[in-house]
Amino acid sequence: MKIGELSKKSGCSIQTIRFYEKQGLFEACNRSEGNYRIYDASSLRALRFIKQCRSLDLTIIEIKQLLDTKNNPDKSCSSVNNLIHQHMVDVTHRIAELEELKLTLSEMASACTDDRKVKECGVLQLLEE
Amino acid sequence: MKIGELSKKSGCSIQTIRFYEKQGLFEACNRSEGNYRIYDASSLRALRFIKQCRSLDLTIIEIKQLLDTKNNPDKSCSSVNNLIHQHMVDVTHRIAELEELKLTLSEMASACTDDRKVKECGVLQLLEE
DNA sequence: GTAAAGTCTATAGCTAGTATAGAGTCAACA
DNA sequence: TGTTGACTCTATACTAGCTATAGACTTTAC
Repeated sequence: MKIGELSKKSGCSIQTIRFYEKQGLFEACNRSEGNYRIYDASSLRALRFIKQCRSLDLTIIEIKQLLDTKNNPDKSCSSVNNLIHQHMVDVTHRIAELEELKLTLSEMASACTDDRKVKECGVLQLLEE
Repeated sequence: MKIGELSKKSGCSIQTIRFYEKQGLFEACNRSEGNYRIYDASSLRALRFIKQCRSLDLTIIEIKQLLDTKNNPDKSCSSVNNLIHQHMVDVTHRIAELEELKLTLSEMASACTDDRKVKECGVLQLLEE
């Protein structure tokens, strides 16, 4: 199949597929006579793996590490588990940050619930502090 | 004062201050004979306002809008309140997304708690799906 | 034969800075 | 007066993960 079909089947845009290839995430494939990229079922599986990882917000470098690990089936998978664990820690931390931000924003919001003039705006006054 | 002093007093790096100026957030100031930027107390106030907004994760464009609004003291401040409100909605939404991600990650993590071989790794198997 | 759809490469843009190179300025000290 | 060091200047490149574009080429359908 050509890149357009792979794009539809995988849900990645054509540019994204080419981008992954350039990043070394996604193997450069065979080309047709007219220099079109030609993919098969295994390309689709590989791309879906990448997409799955991206949906977990893993970085491209992390995904590369995973792919690298996958190529050594007899090695220990502890690096994979560690990566996921560390990622969970990061996400938890980020959530805490955003919760705090949300609190600040709600305090801001309640400083000026009604419609005032700019010079009397409670929000702007808080921002000046 | 020169940019180094402003940087220390504001907590913004020198490059960031120049960056804000280039973005039109922070007024280009007077220059000394030797072409050094010269600031005063009002520059510091303005920069602190920007920093406060950035700590709320407002974008540079949003801050520009706020500054623009501030220059019209007699207009209604509803746009300010709306901006903060919308921002809170966005943050709430993002928290929900991250909570879901966290759940997925924790399911992943529990798929392979022990130290296995790569080909038996529960995490990698889930990622293949 | 030709028009439309698809693909190719290369490049620029997005956010909010950070980091660098290479040059100029300024104050203090010998 | 010379020079050293700290400071500043502009311009440029880089970060992450794409997205969008230009201009050329290939393929398909009628």
